Amino acid sequence: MTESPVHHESPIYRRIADRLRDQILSGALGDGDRLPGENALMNEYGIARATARQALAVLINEGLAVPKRGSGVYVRLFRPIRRHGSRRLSREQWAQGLAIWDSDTRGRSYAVDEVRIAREAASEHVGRVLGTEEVWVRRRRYSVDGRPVQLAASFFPADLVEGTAVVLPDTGPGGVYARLGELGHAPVHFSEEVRARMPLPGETELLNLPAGTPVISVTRVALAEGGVAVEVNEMTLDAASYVLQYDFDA
Amino acid sequence: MTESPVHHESPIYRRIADRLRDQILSGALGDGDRLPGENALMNEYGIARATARQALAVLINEGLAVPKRGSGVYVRLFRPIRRHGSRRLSREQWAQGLAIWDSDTRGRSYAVDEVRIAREAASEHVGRVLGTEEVWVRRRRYSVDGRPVQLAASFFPADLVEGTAVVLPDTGPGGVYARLGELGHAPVHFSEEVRARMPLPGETELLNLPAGTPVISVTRVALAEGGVAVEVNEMTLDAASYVLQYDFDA
DNA sequence: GAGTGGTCTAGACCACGTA
DNA sequence: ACGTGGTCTAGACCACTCG
Repeated sequence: MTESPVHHESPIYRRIADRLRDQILSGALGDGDRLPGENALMNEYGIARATARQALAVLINEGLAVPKRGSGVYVRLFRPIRRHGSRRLSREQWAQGLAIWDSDTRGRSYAVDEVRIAREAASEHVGRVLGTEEVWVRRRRYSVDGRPVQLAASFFPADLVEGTAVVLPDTGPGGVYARLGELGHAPVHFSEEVRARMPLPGETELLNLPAGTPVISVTRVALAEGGVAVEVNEMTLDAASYVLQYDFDA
Repeated sequence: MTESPVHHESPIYRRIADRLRDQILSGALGDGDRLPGENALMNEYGIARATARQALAVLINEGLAVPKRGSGVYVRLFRPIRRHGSRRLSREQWAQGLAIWDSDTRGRSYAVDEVRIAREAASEHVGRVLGTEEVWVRRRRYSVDGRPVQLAASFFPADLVEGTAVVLPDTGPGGVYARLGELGHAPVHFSEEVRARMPLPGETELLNLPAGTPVISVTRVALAEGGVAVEVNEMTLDAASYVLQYDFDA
């Protein structure tokens, strides 16, 4: 009774997914092309609806396809923004009154909304880095070409920025870094931590993410002269919309 | 006696997923704890098996839980490696005979396997950057504490490294960068591009990735004096195992 | 052996987009 | 109006893990 060498073929849904994936990666199906739908797969392979759905779900969860209600399943488009990690934060940028965002988008239209500014108790992590218990927070969402691509929350020590333009909706030319400079706390060094993970439901909603799209989480700490942390910025990026670039010397 | 579903609210499977997610994020269910299984959810909520599966699939695809055949569904563990983008590639590192990997793992055991070295025709992208049509490639896989965490492929201009230790399995103290230095092409500048996406099936297999785990794709170009590209390194990291850190001045 | 997740069938009704 | 994907039921058999 031992035995039965159980040879394992791939399940049907996986073989169908493999075949469709090949067509996408080989370019036989291009950006935005329509995939065979549930009904088409049922007929073509003689399978149940749930099995056809399962095959499509594989590609959707891989981020290769996006379903459109009442219409079909389509090959996903990919058009990333290049975000320069160091050049964009050079002193010349904000010293000349440019928004950081300007160096990323190269003329593509962008917008900021969902701006919320508040004084809050610092989270454990932020409080430890900034060495304070009360912070001012600037939360906002960035969109490019009408599509939301990034959520950001900047934290400042409350005592440092209280009553300044840093806590106003419009921070003026050069943004908060220029204002911090005027306060004698110009950032001179930055440290960024980059992670990637699947989005939480709130992020999925605010960034309008289809299934199969990870987010890139960037946590930046801005340090003034003497190594004093003056800002923590927690950013959540649509991974399908970004390429991060970092340059450094050996 | 079935109740008609109310469609102004979230679907059942999503509400169940939300509840379980809350328990995970609030810490009520900790790392490695067992979630209620399919049968438990069927009984508890009076739903069909497929619906219970759907609820669990949400959490699995979010990377919050991992299914174990014949056993159950468990809260996922998270234990990242910190990878320093600039410090680790400083000249002192490889000039002192240290492997780059040493600066990442802080004493945790690591291993390299699946090493394959070959002379190949360059891909379109790599060929353009290196300005050559033939390349030597070093492919390998890194594991930490017995778990695979990274795939890497380093490309070098074939003419530059032909017959040198760069194309040998053991590249000697300080690794390929030290060897390139001896050839008069020491890297002086690095440029890294960071992306995140869902893994392809081959990557899922080699990195042993559970569903819901993105990969971080890092493409590094090493430039010698005069801006000549001497290496392109394409890395694929298990996103659940890494935190990338980049430091730079304003 | 009992329980678990993995795959699959054959139906059903719904909300939605497009024509 | 029709076809699409979204949700759900009620079964079934399998391979696997664990006590």
